[in-house]
Amino acid sequence: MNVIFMGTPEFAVDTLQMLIKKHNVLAVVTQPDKPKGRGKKMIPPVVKEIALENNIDVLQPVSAKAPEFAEELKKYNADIFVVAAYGQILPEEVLNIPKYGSINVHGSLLPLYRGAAPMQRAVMDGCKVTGITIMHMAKGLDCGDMISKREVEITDEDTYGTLGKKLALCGAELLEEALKDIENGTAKREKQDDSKATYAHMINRDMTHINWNKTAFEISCFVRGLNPNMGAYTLLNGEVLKIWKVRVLDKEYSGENGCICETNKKGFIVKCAKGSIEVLSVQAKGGKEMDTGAYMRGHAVETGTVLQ
RNA sequence: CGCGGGAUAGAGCAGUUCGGUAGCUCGUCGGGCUCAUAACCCGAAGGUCGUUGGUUCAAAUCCAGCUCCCGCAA
Repeated sequence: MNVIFMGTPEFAVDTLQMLIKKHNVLAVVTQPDKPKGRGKKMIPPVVKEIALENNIDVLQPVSAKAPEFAEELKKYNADIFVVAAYGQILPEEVLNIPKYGSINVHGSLLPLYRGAAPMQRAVMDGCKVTGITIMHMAKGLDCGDMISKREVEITDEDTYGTLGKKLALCGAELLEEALKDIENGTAKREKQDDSKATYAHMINRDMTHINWNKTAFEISCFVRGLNPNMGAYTLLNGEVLKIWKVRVLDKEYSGENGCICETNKKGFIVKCAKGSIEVLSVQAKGGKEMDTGAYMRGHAVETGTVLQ
């Protein structure tokens, strides 16, 4: 089919590559280059790089609501629009341009986790399973009719990073099948049960502060859901310390939650509401991520200190 | 020119204020002790102090440029 692809981050890459291989990608729509990181270097989205490598037109509208953008898209005469983590709300007028409409690859089992951060939230909430949903796009946040779904397991080792990779691959596969079905006219169309919808709101910095009054398992999920993006943090002697990797221990200690109860060569152990957490990998201000043992060689970590 | 932190042995850090013999905690290697050990004891190797230039009798330290890394903010 002749498709226009819309997507921006890493999650969209596998889907785009599948489309390039199996279909005719007329154009790629992605977010504008943005000044990212320090300085003010303009960093293009990953998806743009791939499009350029394959000599595909790239469109980067500042606002997808601009009438000119819709006009531009019409010129391509695409059969379908495929959207995967594009990052902008598309107006209905745009969604309805192609004859098959627009479909979305979403990183959750809808109607659960509608919204911006479904994969992070699924890990942070300790879900055992999540998945991919391919859906028709309609007005409203991720509430269109569903074409297909596939479950993906979340293990206790999964991070946002590892889960995101699994889901991206799964999304590409599922989309491939969905496109076939659409072409053959055999695609299903199932309404979402809006009463069961939950929302995965965007994550900002303030929400990444670890609450040691939660259980060890909950904290582990929290840390994994924020790895490798952003990272969870705590305060050690008033300084920000990012925590990248932890292990849940059943061992119970007495004292305040957040208290460093034990130190050894590999790391230190923190008391939680239920069980305790061994901190395995940290990042101090100004530094890189390192294993906790290395960190402790150069910094004093005293037993009895309370993390906040 | 968004704000700030940083680069010193294989790792993590101190030393820079006020220039004067390169340090700490680990790791590695050798030896010892031990039923045994990631424990303990003794010893050794390992650094042109990110890079270029300047000031000086003398620079990790003071001055200027450059490169790379990181946090915040977007």
